[in-house]
Amino acid sequence: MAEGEDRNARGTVRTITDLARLAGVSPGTVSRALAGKSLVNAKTREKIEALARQHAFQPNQMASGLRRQKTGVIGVAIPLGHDTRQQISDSFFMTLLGHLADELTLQGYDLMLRRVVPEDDADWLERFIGSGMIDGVIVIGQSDQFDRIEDVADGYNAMVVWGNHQEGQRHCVVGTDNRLGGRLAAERLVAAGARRIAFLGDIGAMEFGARFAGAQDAAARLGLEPVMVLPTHLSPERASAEIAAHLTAQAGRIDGIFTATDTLAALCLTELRACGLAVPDGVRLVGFDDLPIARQTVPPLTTIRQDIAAGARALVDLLLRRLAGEKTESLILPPELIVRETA
Amino acid sequence: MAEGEDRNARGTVRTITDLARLAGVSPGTVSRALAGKSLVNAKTREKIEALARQHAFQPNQMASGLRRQKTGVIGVAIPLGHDTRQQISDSFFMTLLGHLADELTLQGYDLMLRRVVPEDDADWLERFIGSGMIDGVIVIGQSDQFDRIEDVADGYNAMVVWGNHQEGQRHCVVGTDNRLGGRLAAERLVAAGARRIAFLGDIGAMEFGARFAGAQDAAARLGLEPVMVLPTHLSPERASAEIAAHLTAQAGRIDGIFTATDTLAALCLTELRACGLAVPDGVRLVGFDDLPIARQTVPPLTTIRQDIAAGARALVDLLLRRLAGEKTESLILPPELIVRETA
DNA sequence: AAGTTTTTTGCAAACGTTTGCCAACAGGGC
DNA sequence: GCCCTGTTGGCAAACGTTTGCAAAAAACTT
Repeated sequence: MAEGEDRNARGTVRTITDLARLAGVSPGTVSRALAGKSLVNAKTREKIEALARQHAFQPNQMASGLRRQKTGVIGVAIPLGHDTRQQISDSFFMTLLGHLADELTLQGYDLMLRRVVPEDDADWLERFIGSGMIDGVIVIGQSDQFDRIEDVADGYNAMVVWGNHQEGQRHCVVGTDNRLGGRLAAERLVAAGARRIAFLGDIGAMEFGARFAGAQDAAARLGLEPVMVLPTHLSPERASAEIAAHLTAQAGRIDGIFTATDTLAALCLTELRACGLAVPDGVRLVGFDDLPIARQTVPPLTTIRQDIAAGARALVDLLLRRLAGEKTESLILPPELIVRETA
Repeated sequence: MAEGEDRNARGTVRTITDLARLAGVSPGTVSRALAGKSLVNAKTREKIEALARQHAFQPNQMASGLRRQKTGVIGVAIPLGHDTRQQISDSFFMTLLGHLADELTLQGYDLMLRRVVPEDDADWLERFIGSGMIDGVIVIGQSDQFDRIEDVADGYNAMVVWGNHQEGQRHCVVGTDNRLGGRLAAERLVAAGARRIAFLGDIGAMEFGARFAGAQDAAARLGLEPVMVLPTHLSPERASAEIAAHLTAQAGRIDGIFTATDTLAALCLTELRACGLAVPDGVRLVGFDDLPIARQTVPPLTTIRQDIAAGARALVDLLLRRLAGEKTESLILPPELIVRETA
């Protein structure tokens, strides 16, 4: 009996107008009631809310978005740079994405994900922003798109970027102090006995460049010879071979390696073993990121930790601030040296 | 000079009506021209297209979506089951997500990501579907939500799920044949010399349960004693301790371990080493997934490969078919044994 | 009981597209 | 020049909300 009215509940009442008819009021009133505005009588509100619950009614977000000129959706763009394919399955970005999803949900926003290949699609960022589907955008990684991002930032406020900070840049960025991280890494290598240090990674990518620069700083300050760069791609398929080649080419000429990421460090560890080089006694090794894998290598990896969760929180926080009209400064997070057994 | 008209290009022409005014035609015509309909004169079309390009015009997707009653967005939901927190940073899901993003983009769809905690939010699926923001939904992992998904599937067609297939189920699923995978794993363990096998993982999760069942099948068929279950959570923090406890508790009573995922296998390997157990001579080990990490453990991990890319393609393909009105069957992909050095 | 204030509601116009329908127009054939 | 056929293009009504404005209803004042 009480269930009687439920008979045709699901689906039959889709629009706010349907609900209004049912409640015997006008659509406007329903809208106000559901939005929790104060200008509607307590009783009418209750009645409407009850009906809404009963019929599992949900206002259409598209219509609402159109009318209010805001969508409740934040875009997350992952530009895939040089290393096109592989970069996204990169654990670091993925973990960051996970935290972003959490944080955005917490704040009542939805997340729209877009992977972009800048070379195929020059104005990916404008397109994303101009789609009208998102209220703001978080860009994960500057890749090689620094200039484009700068350009867009001049005319568009609702954007925050994860990446490296550069003196005087115009876009709002959140990121680890990569240079400091690099310094810490190199210093640790030296403290563990290394004298001739190499950096493994592609210093063309901004973050990595900064990490390298930091290591270079440390080497200079400690009076060591300059850090050697061993260019290496991120994708596992290519990386292994490249690392192996580097190791044989430099055999005996290096006793400390700082890799751009933990993923590379893990691969490097495998190759070092293959070459018969002992870690840390023959060669010291320091990674970057402190991904879960760092704890699982043998021996466990000494690395520089980035606080990914804090980064995600900051990204979202700053973006929301910007949506509220505030002008926000960039935020640089401190890296932390995690000493395990490879250095 | 040629750039003269560009002066106030950016932003000033936002709506299709602006563009219409500029082109000296009606909004309807612009819409038709941009949509590539045949009912507009070639010259007018060109003029309109030129103007659109020049002003970097983009039609508002919200408005378009509202009018056409389709959004061009596919929702991807990741239910976080028992192991609430950790599951998403799980590499497997993340990798799948990456491939989904690629595939959807390729097909001209956008991706809306939502992580849901079913226990906090009973009707997460209805809510997602009813939001009006998505044309269809892909659910990654059934978690413990099998029944809810079944319910929804009865009334909603545009849904495809990654997960395990069960006799007679009503929702369309894509997934690996976990049971077969489990069988292959156990058979390999035996071939490598194991006689007393344990399964490491939480058999409450459907996929894992099926993997275990497959191993059990094999054990029975080969006349071994039943496979022992060592319940273990997925999150690294808890898992390590649990595994260590299991190993000491079962010391000497098992000589082969099949883990629910490669991630667990990697942790297990570490703990085995800590216990002084040799792999594969003392204990054989087989993982599941063939994640990148499987190649990087020492020794490299023998495992069961799931073809994640193929899975993603299938998910998208089936969903699009369903959007087109077709009724599609579930798809079960074959797992593949990858022999490395742990068994 | 009439006047004044305060709540509560309905009306209708947005938001920016798309699309069915009809009018205008051009091109042919007579 | 007239009628017919076939292309183009404009008009206006949707899509489902939200919200300013004003009317109606209720609650107080005298």
